[in-house]
Amino acid sequence: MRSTNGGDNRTFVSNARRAQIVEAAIETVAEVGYADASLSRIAVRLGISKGVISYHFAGKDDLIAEIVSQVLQQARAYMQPRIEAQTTGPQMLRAYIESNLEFIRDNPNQLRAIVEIVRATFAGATSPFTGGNRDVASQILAELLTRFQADGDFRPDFDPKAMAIAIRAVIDVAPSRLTDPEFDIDKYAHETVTIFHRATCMTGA
Amino acid sequence: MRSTNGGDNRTFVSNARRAQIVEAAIETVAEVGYADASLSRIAVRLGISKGVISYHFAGKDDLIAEIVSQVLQQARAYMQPRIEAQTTGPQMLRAYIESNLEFIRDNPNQLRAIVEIVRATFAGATSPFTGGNRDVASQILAELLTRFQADGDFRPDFDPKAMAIAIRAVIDVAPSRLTDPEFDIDKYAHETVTIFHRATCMTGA
Amino acid sequence: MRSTNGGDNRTFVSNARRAQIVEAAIETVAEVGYADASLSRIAVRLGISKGVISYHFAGKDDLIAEIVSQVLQQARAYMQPRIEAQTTGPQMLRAYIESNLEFIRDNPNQLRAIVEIVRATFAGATSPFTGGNRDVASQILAELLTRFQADGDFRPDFDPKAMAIAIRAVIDVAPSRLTDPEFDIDKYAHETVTIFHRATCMTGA
Amino acid sequence: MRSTNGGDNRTFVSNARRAQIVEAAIETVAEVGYADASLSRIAVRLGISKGVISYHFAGKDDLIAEIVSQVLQQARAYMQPRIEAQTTGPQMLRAYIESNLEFIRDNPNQLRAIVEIVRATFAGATSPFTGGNRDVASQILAELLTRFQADGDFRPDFDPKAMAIAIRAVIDVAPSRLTDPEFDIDKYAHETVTIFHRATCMTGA
DNA sequence: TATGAATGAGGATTCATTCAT
DNA sequence: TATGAATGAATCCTCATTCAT
Repeated sequence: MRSTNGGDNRTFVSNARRAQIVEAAIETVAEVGYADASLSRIAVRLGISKGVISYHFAGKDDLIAEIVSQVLQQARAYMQPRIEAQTTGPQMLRAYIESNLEFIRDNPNQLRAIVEIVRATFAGATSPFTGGNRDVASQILAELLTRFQADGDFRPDFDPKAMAIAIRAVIDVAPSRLTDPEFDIDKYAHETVTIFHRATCMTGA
Repeated sequence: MRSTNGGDNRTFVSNARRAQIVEAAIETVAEVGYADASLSRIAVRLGISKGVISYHFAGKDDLIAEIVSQVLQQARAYMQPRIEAQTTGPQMLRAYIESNLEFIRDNPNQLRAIVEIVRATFAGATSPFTGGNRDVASQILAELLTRFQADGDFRPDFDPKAMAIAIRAVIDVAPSRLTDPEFDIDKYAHETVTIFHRATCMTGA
Repeated sequence: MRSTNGGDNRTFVSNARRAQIVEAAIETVAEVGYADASLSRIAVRLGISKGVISYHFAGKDDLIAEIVSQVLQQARAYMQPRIEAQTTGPQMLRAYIESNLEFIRDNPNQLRAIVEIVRATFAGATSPFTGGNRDVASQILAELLTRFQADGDFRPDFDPKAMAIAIRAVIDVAPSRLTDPEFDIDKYAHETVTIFHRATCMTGA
Repeated sequence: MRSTNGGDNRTFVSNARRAQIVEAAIETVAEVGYADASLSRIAVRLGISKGVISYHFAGKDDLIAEIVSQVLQQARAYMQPRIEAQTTGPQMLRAYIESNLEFIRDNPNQLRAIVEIVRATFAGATSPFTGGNRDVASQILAELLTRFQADGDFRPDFDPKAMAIAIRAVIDVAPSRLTDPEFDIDKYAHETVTIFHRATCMTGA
């Protein structure tokens, strides 16, 4: 109907506001946690009225869903090509870990927010936003591991599912560590690559 | 007035009630998540009045702190002797991982509750309850690794702090995985031991 | 600025828009009730912006008042000639009841909307829109009954005011009954005519 | 578990408060209408905090449902014996109309509130509280008319369903008329009895 | 004329906490 | 010790209205 703004019928101004709100929401969640990230708090951070958020988003759930979808999309856009450019299992695994942690390093708030949301949301039983996203992430990784293991790129004696969970755990903890000034994420990335290289590949480092 | 000391001027009955409440709180947090674990819900689970909790605990924070302290103490009581019984670095590390995951396996609610609380609480930056407890846990582990590394039990080329964070991440993710019926925590423990054995020890498995 | 006069300094287009909005408002009120008939909902039904309504009407009250006035005017236009064409009391009464219920039958939404508005509006004590309109209706009817009673067309032993209230009650309930598929308004009209014929006229049916 | 307070486990004080709140709610609804009868308004009328209502009732719906159930029960208690004491159709009908209007006369607020709630609630499509109560009322009356018509107590040439709707309409309009100081409900009752006697019985008055 | 944007008040509800009994 | 009662703040949400463009 409208312009080339992504196929939806929103105004330029509206999209800008939405982006602004999403950004403030991400920062707020990253800063004070999901539970305390009220619409009121987000509005105050922006210096706008609470109602503005309600005007641009159908509700809090809608806003949160937008955060999740947006960050996941950015993450995918960054990591996917880097991972798929690799041909061997070990290369793929290194690219996977490194691109994940690089993206976390460069987008700390986004990631902290996502982790907050996923965890807070998983808490009960079901996850309205992510559709069980963390599972999805480790499942995809498990499938990659399985494939290269079948190819003989990886040692045959590890369980891909368990390994995938472990790898994701090591990655997913990084966002919350970033607040610690002593935490060196690049060193951590290097260490993580080494750990899982040794854990999955035939010969030691 | 109730004093907030630990110096136990409490009666037997009072302590029993406190324990009962802590137990119900743990189950509630484990079940519905920290955000939805209201005092009301906890009281309903026990079939008592909401006021009872307020009577026995200075506030919600006090109750939560009690959960944390109690579970951590139980965990320590279970794991510490098993870890300290070992003499070599590799044995220690194996005992560390195994005792952690065994305790998690045998006390899923406690652990899920703790993880929930730590998450919801760490969210901001400071942790009122744990005193930065997760840090404490990985710091202690880092110190152990450092010591045995100096003894020559471990390879010299890994960073103990980063390794400790990774190990704790892999352990700490287990409680939330336990709800997945396909998740085999014993196999996961075995896999974890292998991963970090290869990562830290001179010769491969 | 829009003047609140009825003295029509409005353009053709403006009047068309107003009519369109009034129509949509009637349908909305009839469908979801007065309480849920928000300007937003009305605007959505028309596929226009909420602001348009605010532009054409001084406020929600103004729009509602317009509905009332418009429907009442249509109703008068339909019924008045039919009623005034009669010369005797019994004929008049029959025409009154029948033309009322015919108009309701042929304009169910309009009438349902009016009834909704009058109800929601009368609620307190004063009626901003109708100027006590239901009273007006039954007062007019009471005067008609009084006149023909004085002429000897009706039995002398009923109270015109009470009778008028009863007749209007039986008529006014029809709109809300129309949603019931089993409700046969023509049969109901016939029955109503009979009831009040017997109640007011000298000889039985 | 508790005492003989009706079989539920509420305190004496609690029941008193609930009654107080229900009473205030009835008055509020009767006075300002259903739409404007907010919990806040009800609380203000009682000089209590809004939260008190939430404490004693599960929600607004619960409070409203309590009003409906309570008033309907009182109404039944008053009218049922008076109606069932009659043996012939005409007597029954007179008792029905008179007891209805007497109860309305003696409990104007209750009835105005009920009428408000039923109408506001019927508005959309479904009635959460009454289970389609107005229909129920006229259905019951229609059944009574049908039975006595079959017995030959009433003339055979009227439709019981339509007649029932008309009778209920004439009764149900009374509560809202009561605010008019010129409205004489006793005279209205007498007139109504006469109208429907003539409409249903063999011989005129 | 029309629109989207923004506002602020008010609604119901949940919650931790306090207090008298 | 324990309970029920009450409070007031905070949450999300809806709405009529206003305003610049």
